[in-house]
Amino acid sequence: MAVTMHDVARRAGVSIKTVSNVVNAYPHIRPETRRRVQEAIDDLGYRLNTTARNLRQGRTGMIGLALPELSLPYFAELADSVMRAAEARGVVVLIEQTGAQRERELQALDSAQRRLTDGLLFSPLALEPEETEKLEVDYPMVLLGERMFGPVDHVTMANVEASRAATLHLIERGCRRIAAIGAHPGETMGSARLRYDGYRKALAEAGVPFDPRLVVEAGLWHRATGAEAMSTLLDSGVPFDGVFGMNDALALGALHVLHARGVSVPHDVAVMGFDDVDDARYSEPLLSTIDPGREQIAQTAVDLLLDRIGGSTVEPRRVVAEFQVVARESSMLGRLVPQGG
Amino acid sequence: MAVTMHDVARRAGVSIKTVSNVVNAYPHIRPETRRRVQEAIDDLGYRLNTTARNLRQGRTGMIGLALPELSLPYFAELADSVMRAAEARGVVVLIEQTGAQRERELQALDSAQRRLTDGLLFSPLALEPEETEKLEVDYPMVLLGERMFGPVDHVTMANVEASRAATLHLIERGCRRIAAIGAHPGETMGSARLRYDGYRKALAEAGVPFDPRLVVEAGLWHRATGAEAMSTLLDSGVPFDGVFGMNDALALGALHVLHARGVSVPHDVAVMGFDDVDDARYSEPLLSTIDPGREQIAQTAVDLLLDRIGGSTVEPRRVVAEFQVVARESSMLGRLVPQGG
DNA sequence: GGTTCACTCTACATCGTTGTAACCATCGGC
DNA sequence: GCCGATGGTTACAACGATGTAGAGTGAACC
Repeated sequence: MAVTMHDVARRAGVSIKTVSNVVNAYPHIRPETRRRVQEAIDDLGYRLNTTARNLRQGRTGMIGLALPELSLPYFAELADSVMRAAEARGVVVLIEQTGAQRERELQALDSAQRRLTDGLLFSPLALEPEETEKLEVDYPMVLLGERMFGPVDHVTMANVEASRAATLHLIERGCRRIAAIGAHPGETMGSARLRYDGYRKALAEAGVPFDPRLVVEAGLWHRATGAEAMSTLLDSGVPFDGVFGMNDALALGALHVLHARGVSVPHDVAVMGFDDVDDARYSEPLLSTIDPGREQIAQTAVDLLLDRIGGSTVEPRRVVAEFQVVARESSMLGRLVPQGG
Repeated sequence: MAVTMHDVARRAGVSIKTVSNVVNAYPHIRPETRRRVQEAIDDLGYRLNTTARNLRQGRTGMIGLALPELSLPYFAELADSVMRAAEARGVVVLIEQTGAQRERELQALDSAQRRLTDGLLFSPLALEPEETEKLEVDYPMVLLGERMFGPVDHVTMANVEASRAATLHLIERGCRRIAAIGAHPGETMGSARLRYDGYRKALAEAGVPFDPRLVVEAGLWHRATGAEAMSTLLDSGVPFDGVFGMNDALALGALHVLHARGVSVPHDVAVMGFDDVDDARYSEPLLSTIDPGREQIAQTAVDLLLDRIGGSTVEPRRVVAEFQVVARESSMLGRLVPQGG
C-alpha cells in the first residue's frame, strides 16, 4: 500500500536505518549514499509515517487547545495566534470546544484526545475556583486567559489592571457615571470578577462614586446579551455617560442598542470594550478597547507548554501579558446625559 | 512510565490480548475475566495508547480541515459545525489555516499532517481552476464551499442560485440599480465568479439593465475591503439603490460606510449579504442575507469523507446545500437615490 | 605495522497495540 | 464415546519508524 522506509531502503540498496538517518538529517552520511536514498525517496514518493515515529518516540508532536467556542471572535483569533505560534515551533494544534460548560471543560481534561497530544493549553470559563485541584493533571498543561490557582503554569492577561485602565480612560474623557456590562455576581476568580474589580478600583482611585445600579449582569459575553443588558439599563432610567463592556462583543451589542435608541456615541455616552477583536475596527463608531496582548499570550503559552513537554519541572510560572488602551472613536468625548425618567 | 496493556494483563493474570479484547468490547469473554481486567484497568488508571492503535490499524481517527482563516467568521462557524458533526461520528478534526494563499493551499494538500489524518475536508479559495488536477490526491478528500472540477467529492452551497435569489429579493423590494461588491475579475470558478453570475442572471431575468460601473472589485472579503469598495462607489458618483455584498463581511463593511456617509439603509439603499454569520444579527440595521446551509454542508461533508475513508469508490458526488433568503431590516425598503454628481 | 579514531553503515530490539492462528475446554448430538 | 462446533483464551507476528551497539573501512599517529 503506502511506501515505507523498507521500500526506499531496498530501492537504494541500503539498510532501513540509513534511510531513517537521511530523513532525519543525520550528519555522517556519504554524499553519494544520501543522493541515492534521496533519489529513491523521490522516485517512490515516500512520506514519513508520523504515527509510527510518534509511537517510537513517545510523543505526538501535537498540543491540545481547549477553548469555549470558535464562533466567539476572541477565541477564533486566539486560536489563530496559537496555531501560528505552534507552527513556528514545529508542533500542530488540536482544537477542542468546551462550549463554556463546566461538564465539558472537565471532560476535556480527561478525554481520549489527551492521549493524542503531548500537552494542553486550556482556557476554562466555567470551572469554579474550588475545583482548581482538578487542574492538577499528570500531563503538561498551561492555563490561558484566567487567573485561577493551582500548581499550574498560567498565561493571563492583566484583567484587573487593564480594566482599571479602561475605566480610567473613560474618567479622563469626562465620564462620571460609568456603567459596567457583563458582571457575574458571586464569581470569585473569573474574568468577569477581575474586570469588575478593576472597574471598582479605578472609580475608587479617581474618587468617582460607585452606583450599583450601573452594574449590569450578562451571563454569556455575546453581542446579544450586551444588547439586552443595554436595553435593561436604558429602561431602568438610571442616568449614565459611559459604558465599560467587559468584552468587545458586549460593548458592540450595547453600541447597537444605543444607536437604535437614538443615544449618540461618543457624544452622549462614551463606550469602551475589552479584547480588541477585529470587529472593533469596523463598528460604527469605531470601538475603543483594550488590547490584552493576544499574540504575546499565545506565544508565551506555547513556549511554556513546550518547555514542560521537554521535561522542565521548575515551579509553576505566572506570566501576565502587556496590555494597551486602544482609543478609537467611541470614547473620544463623553458627557453626562440623564436617560429617561 | 505510562501504564500499558502489559501492566494490566500482569495485574489481572491474563494475556495482553485479553485486555485488548476487554477494552474493545469483544463479546466472548467470561464475565469473571472481564471483571478482573476492568478492575485492573481502574486500579492502574490505564488509558489506551491511541498512537499505537493507530499504527496497528493504519488509521488515525482524525480528519483534516483546511480553511482560509479562523478569524473570518464564516470559517470559524464552519469549523464549529464541522467539529460538532465529526464528534457525533467519533472522529477528531485537525484544523489547518491556509491564509487563502495559493501556495499554502497547495502545501496543505501535501503537508506532513496528511500523514496524521485519514482524510481531508478542503476549502480552497485561491486555487485556480486550471489546477484542479492537483486535487487528484491519493487520499480521501471532500471539497467544501466552492465549485471546482476534478474527480473529487464536493459539498457546495448553491452559489449561483442563492445570489440570484438575493438579487431578486432586492429587485422585489424595488431596487433597480443594484451594486455588487466583491467581484474578482477574471476568475472563472470561485465563489466571486459564481455569485456574480447569479447577480447577472437575476438582473437579466427581471429585465433590469446591467451597469458595469455598479460592479466593485474587492480582493479579500473582509469588512475593511467592503468599506473601501463602498467608499469608492460613493465617490464615483454612480447612483444606486441596492447593494449585494458577496459575503456578510463585505456587506457589513459597506453598511458601516453608508451610515458614516449619511446614506440611510434601507430607506435610501437596501443591502443584502451572503453567509448569515452571527454578526448579521447584530448590525445596525440588521443585515438581510443568504443562509447557505452551513450545518447541512458540514454534516454532509463529514459523512461523504467518512464514506470514502471507509473505502467507498463510487463516482465523485456533488451535493448542493439548500439555501434560504433571510430578510432582515437592511432590505425592507429601497428607493432610487442619485448619489453625488 | 599496529593502534587509535572518526566515519559510515547495518542488525536487531523496541514503542503499545491488534489480527491471526491455534490451543484447550466444554457441550450437544448421534 | 467419538465428532464437530463453539467459547474463552493465548502466543506470536505484525504496523513503520528509531535507539543502541557494534562491524567494517580508511586515515592518522607513534
